[in-house]
Amino acid sequence: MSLRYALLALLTVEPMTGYDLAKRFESSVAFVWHAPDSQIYPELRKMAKESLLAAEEISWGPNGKKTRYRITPEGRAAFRQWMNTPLEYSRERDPVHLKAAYLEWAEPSAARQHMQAHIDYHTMRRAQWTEMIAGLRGATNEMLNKRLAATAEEDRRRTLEYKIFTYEGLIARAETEIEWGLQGLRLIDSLSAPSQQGG
Amino acid sequence: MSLRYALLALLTVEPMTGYDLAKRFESSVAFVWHAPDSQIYPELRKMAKESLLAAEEISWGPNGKKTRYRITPEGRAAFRQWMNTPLEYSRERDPVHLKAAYLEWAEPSAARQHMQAHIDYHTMRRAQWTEMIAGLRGATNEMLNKRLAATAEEDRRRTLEYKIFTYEGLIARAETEIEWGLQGLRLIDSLSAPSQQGG
DNA sequence: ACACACTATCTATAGATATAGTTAGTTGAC
DNA sequence: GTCAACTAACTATATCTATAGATAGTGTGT
Repeated sequence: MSLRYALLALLTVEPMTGYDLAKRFESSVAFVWHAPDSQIYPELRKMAKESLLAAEEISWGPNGKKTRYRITPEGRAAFRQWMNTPLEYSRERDPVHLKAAYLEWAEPSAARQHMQAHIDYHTMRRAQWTEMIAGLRGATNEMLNKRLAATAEEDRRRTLEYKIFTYEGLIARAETEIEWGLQGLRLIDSLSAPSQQGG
Repeated sequence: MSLRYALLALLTVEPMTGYDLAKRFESSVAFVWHAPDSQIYPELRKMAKESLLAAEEISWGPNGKKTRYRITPEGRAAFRQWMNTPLEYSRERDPVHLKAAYLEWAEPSAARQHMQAHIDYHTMRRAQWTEMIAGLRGATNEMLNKRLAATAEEDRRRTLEYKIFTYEGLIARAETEIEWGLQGLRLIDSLSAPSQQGG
């Protein structure tokens, strides 16, 4: 259900085509949301029908054309309303911890690989986000600059600070996961060492 | 795709009906997985057809009957194989951080409510898991005791330690989220305080 | 002229998930 | 005896998501 709002969020900065949005979902926003184009195009059409977006056909080369979507005042209102609505914390679906809870079923080598993969994944994420923050602080982030340019001056600081805050939260989470992974590796080693009943 | 393995994990302890499993998914395993009965029953039938489970009709009262599913050797093998297969880290879908990144769109009071709800949610989780660990250490956890009784003696320590490790990871994560939420509250306060440009 | 990478969009299908409601038997309280 | 709460299972529907592939135009290089 949040795909719609992720799209609105991006479109508050500037009008974009489905293709542009799909690309964003592979990069910048990918930190919190991902969606394939096959989900994006239909959703955009639906949102246009509900007049949250205005579609404009623009030509591209001699024969080509594309559809650019622009957020409407209704779209802005819908986004703002979503932003003012409390989130539902419902589903819990965590394959990593599901596996971790039954790690005694895995070969020690496979168990180590799980933990190492977890560490690697979150190390990679942490690096991405650290870079993102650097981009925000150094004002080299293109998307953010466009956003700030379209933001009333008195709101710019908040806009920037909340984004940094978000990335910092993600970095903190990644670090917690890395630490847990390292703990896991130590635990696996200690449990698979040949007989250490003594204590 | 992991629903199947969550079910297998539970059924390695003892045979259960769909109803039993659905109840577990509302409580004990709910920490990592949730699924409604409308998803569980069809999946059980499917797994029985693939002979990962054996279904046995048992009567209940004078006219009633129910189906109890028992994991088969093939089921155990499938579960073990899953446990030895690396996890895919793919989708990223995080409505909380999506909202956080655009918090300047929310009323300060709504922004505070988001953060407070985040803190409350993870505080509740942390309490649950702390209790779980106490149950594991004190051997008062019924499910675990059954599991340990069905586990070869040399594997018992691993079985216990991995579960504690899993809950500790979830506690650590909850604490990171709580800390982030508190930071968020402070940030909102500082940003919505009437004009503090100086510094 | 052709190959190639890229932009742009759409369709189909399968599977996962959420929400809701239906049917029917059991058990225990009043 | 009948009501309520619980146990047991199923069905329907809608939406969400993933994967794959189809179609077609653009722009660049050779």
